[in-house]
Amino acid sequence: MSTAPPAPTGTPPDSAGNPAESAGSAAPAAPDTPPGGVPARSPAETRELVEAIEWLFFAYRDFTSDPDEILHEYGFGRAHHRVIHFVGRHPGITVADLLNILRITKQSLSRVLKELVGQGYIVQKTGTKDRRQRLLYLSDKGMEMERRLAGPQRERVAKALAAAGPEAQKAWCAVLAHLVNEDDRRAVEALISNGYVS
Amino acid sequence: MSTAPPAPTGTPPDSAGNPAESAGSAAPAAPDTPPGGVPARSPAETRELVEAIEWLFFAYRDFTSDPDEILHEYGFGRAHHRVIHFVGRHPGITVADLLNILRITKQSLSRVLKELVGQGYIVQKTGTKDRRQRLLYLSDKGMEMERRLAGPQRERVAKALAAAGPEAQKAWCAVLAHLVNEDDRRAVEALISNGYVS
DNA sequence: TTTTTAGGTCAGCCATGTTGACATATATTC
DNA sequence: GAATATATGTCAACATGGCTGACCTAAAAA
Repeated sequence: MSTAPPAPTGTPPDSAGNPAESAGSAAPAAPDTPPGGVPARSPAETRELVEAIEWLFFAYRDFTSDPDEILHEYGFGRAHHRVIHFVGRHPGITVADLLNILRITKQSLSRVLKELVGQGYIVQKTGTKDRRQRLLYLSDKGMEMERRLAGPQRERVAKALAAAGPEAQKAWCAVLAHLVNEDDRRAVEALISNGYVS
Repeated sequence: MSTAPPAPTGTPPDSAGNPAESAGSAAPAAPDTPPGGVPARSPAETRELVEAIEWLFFAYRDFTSDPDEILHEYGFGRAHHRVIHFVGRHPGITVADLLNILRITKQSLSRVLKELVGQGYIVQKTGTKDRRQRLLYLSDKGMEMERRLAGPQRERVAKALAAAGPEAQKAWCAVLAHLVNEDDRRAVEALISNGYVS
């Protein structure tokens, strides 16, 4: 939980590969840079981009670590967290909607859902309008777990936003929103702003 | 790859759980809010926090989708991408350093590394200072794959940063940096700024 | 009445993580 | 030089959480 990452091998490659050329010297014309809308970024811009990507990797790695530990106590995994989270945010959500959010298969969700229902963290109620639907809700037990899982994660994000200054939150959300596929962006935005907050 | 997420069930919970109360009505005193340093956030602040967290979830989901598709062509998975990425960024990196970055076990890394070396994407060279070490480099083939994987992901991030305005990049990286465990932050920063850029 | 939809279920596969034990070669230290 | 520590690889076994395909039921919709 606390081993520091290294500062690995500051030494340049002594023979195998010099990754300093980007376009096409001997390389077979990189397939994702067609002669139309080529990026045409400066090395400095490229470096900033790569660094931004790497920060995202490391941030996400640690962002998920808090709930992962708590989930372990319950014998659950990340998949359970996602279900608990979205059921908490959208009480009465249907299985189909949950599938669309999580983008996993019915079987994968079924397995997780069965455990959560079986152990009393989630309750199902038959839909009144459409009696085929099984609307999902957190039980009290489920809400308690949800709070435990959300707590440290919220603290982490709150601290990060605070540390980055008052303007950071808007910018942060704007970038994240534009990382989402354009086709989905509006739907995701609606989804997010429709959710309940515990 | 393009199914839109839903706007699920705007209907409030009709019986099972009303998640509108946060502290402790009937709930058994949520275990992660000790009476000392309680967050004490307003409902509006809490909502913003939750929304920021959810944006991160959706952004990361789509952020990883581009390389995932390409990896599939090669018969590889996300684990291979991570290795290719960090070997590309740190030519001559040792196995131990890679383990520290990825935070996985030697066996998990071994499996992936064996495939990448076996299929000629990564080459190993015995260390000169310490001949026990097996320094890792991308082969030409590996560099080509790395470029293919990095391309769409960089485009996505570049577009998102551009769309969020000129100030966004600094704020974005600042928040991400503060999401990383404090103990590791400086080491990660050093690692990131030491890497090579293709 | 027929068809479509929401959901569940079974069987099996794959990718990627885990632990524990052990082997080998090389560095380091006494 | 001998003992120990380190870098790395390897085997066996297992867990989680994805996946596919096939098939079932009940209820809604046509």
